[in-house]
Amino acid sequence: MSTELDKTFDPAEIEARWYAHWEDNGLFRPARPDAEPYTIVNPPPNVTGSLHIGHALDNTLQDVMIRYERLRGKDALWVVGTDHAGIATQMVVERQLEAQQDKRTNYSREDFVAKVWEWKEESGGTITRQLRRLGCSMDWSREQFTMDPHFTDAVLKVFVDLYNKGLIYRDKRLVNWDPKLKTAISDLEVETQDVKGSFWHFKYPLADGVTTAEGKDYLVVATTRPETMLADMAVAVHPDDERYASVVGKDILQPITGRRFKVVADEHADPALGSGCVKITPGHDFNDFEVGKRAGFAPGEMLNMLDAEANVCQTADGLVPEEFVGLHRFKRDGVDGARELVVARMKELGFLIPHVTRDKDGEPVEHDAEPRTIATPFGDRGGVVIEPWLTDQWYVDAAELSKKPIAAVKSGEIEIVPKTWEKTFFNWMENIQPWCVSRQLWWGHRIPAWYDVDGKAYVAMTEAEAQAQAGEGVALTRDEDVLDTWFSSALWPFATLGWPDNADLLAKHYPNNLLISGFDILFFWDARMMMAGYFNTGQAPWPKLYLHGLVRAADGQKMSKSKGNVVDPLGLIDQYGADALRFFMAAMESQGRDIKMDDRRIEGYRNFATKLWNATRFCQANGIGASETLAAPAASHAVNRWIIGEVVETKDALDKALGELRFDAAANTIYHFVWDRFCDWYLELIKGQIDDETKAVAGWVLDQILVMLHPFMPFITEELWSKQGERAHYPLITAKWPEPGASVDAEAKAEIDWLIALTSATRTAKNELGIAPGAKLAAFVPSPSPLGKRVVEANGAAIERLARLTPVTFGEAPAGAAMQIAAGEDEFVIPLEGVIDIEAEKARLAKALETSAKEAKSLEGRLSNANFVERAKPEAVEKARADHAHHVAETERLKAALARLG
RNA sequence: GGGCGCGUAGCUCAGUGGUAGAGCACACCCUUCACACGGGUGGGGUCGCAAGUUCAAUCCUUGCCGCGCCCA
Repeated sequence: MSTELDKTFDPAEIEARWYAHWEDNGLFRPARPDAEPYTIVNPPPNVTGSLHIGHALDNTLQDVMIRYERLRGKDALWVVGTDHAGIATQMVVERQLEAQQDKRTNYSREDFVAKVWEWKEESGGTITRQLRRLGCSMDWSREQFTMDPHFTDAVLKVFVDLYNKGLIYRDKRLVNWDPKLKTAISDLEVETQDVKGSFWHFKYPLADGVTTAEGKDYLVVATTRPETMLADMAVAVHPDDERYASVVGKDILQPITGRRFKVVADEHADPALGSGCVKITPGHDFNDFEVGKRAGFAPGEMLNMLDAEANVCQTADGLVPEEFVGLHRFKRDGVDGARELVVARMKELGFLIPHVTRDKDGEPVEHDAEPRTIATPFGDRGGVVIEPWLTDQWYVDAAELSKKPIAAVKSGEIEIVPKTWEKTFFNWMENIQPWCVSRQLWWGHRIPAWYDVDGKAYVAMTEAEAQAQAGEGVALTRDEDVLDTWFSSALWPFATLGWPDNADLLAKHYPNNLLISGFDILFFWDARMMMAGYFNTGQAPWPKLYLHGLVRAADGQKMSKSKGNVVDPLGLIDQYGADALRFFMAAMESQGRDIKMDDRRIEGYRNFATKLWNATRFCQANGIGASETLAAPAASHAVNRWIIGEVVETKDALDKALGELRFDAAANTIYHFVWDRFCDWYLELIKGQIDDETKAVAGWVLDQILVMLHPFMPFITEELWSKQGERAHYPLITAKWPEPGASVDAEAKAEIDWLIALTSATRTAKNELGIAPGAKLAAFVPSPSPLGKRVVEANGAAIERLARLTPVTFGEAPAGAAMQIAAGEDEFVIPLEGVIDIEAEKARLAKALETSAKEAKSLEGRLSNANFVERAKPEAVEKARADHAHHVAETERLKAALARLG
């Protein structure tokens, strides 16, 4: 029973209706207890997030795979949920408070966290609603959140387990400190940017009348961060640098602080750079920290001159002059900071060495500093310059945890697609640094560590357990810090499945089958999932990792809010429909390349959807409805046998492409089948002769199209599927992937290919000779091949309608002007006495002759090359011979045709 | 400095050791009874440059030029 389709289709209406139907009926995860599982976990978007174009790509690819595997009968589970996104979420709520002249510290920690939860309940679901607009078929019934109770338990357990195995530890060392957000962040959250800065040179006077080999009573040091001299603890020179050998071990007297410190020998100092002397500030520079340690300073002894907001504070030795205390590290909001004051004081004291340039007259001009481009670290969230700061933080022994993932990728146990990312992966993993996981925030998983009054840590799942470790009566205070968000999201592949408790679900869906993510989170998330997976479960989280690129603006620029070139996927869905946007994403996703936005292309895929819609309308108008069998119907007509074979080939190509995660190849395969085969030829060929067999075959083919296209265009296909017949209990989303039970019929294929060749050749010739395309012409076939004879006899009506040749007579054409065309090996002579310009036809044939003769000659040249015939692959030689024969014959035919025209 | 990738038709992109394809754009034709978000036909590329390997290179190797990304 078919329901008549409207003349045009309205994506918005269809999308809303079908999504609700699928979700309300539990169709995203139908009960299939005995089916083979197929599992993907969705990269959890930030709970603060909204859908951007990158999500549209990422989720389209995942949905294609999930829908495909669901259609193939698997128990397809797409785990979905959101990430609590520590810093981002806390910032959102803090900004809300700010807007009301309020602030976080006006509240207790508990009350503030309660406010964040409140915000999450009210506003945290934006992105999950938007994912539905894209048609994503996730299992919403099991929606997860990284701060769900069971997830939190998992996080704490992992922390405790790591601690007990010595893989997580507390350490005092330099961290990347964000003075705006007042928290430590990991290496990955630091973005290095080149900024314009200055390079100052200073004299550091030697104490006690010591002089260098050159007789100077000072050393020259240079820095881009002069403010740090308030905490300088040494000057380093290279041990082999003879210029300074005599001053190693002697003292420097720092002019501003009056601090005395040693000249030390350390290989960090490069004799070739500047003076060869480097000032050392162990508490505020990563390199200097290492030099400081080698010089014998324990981290606890290293001087700190900045507070959490990067304002100057007094150092432990009390030598920072009062006028500096409280200043910001450098100029901010137009107000000079410690940097500017240090430079001014050094200059006044005569210890600044000016940078000298020449003006246009060659006269020397003095500047305080040399301009320089400086690679500067910025926090990716706060956007301010990161300060290396000496604090106690928790570190994960990433080097140890990375061993199994590295081995897994090397052995192929985990496959990274495209493979080219493996090098990047190894490069990072093999040089991995301890991972700082503590964050000075309130929102997140609080670190399960308790301290006694001596600062000894007790790590346990609960305070009671910690108390038991510490002993009764020992006063404990809990660590104030929370864990890096990525520490918890690393557990996503198994904690979302109930680990460590839900053994059944885990056994079925862990390891997952595939992970799809952008390459930008390869280290942040993918690699850490591998580490967490192996540590906690002993298994890889998934055997295959697919990395896709970025979606860029139409001009190739990276999209960003500040550039104002972000494209809203929801706007594109409104404009073209979700199906068109999805198809675009899939069709453009070739492995290893970014995708540039191209609205015209999305429009093209919208047109494709319309084409299919109208093809279905045609079918319905001709009594072609839903198929009744999964297998191809029996067929006797060549055109039907042919199209069944085309379905078989399309299905095979699609399986191959999706098996290899070639989304572009998959999308193009189904696109071309629908448009170029089914619409352009099959429907045209059957027009006017739609008998019962053809109705059955056409209905079946259309159904196969709807199934095969469904992973890419779920909405329109589901709509058409339902409109093709009464299938209330058999929606497309849970239909069956094609099982044609048929193979390519070589005879039918040859016949239809011949028919298509004849039609195309006729159209081309008519077009070139300026004959009205609709004109019906009589044709003669002087010496028909068995194939040609058979096709003409069986397809007279189609030849009349498409090639517009009628009648077709086997035998010599009457003498006179005629155009001549070829279909396969058959020659058609079409008398056109008085209709065409003989010269035009001669010119057309001459051009074709020239082309063919040129080809023949080129092939002849190759074949006469003994080296080619002897050394080339036999297939190549064979093909060259066949092509040569064809072109020779064609040449002969065209010569004869020309001769006939005189 | 180290690593990776890209440079193919006007644009956006596939692709293969045997002299190249798609979508859009372009030109011409078509009010053909599913579709003008359509149909038909066609033009257009020394596959960044140079050398090498090979019977044969756009595809392999090396160098160079240009563009981008990541890491230090």
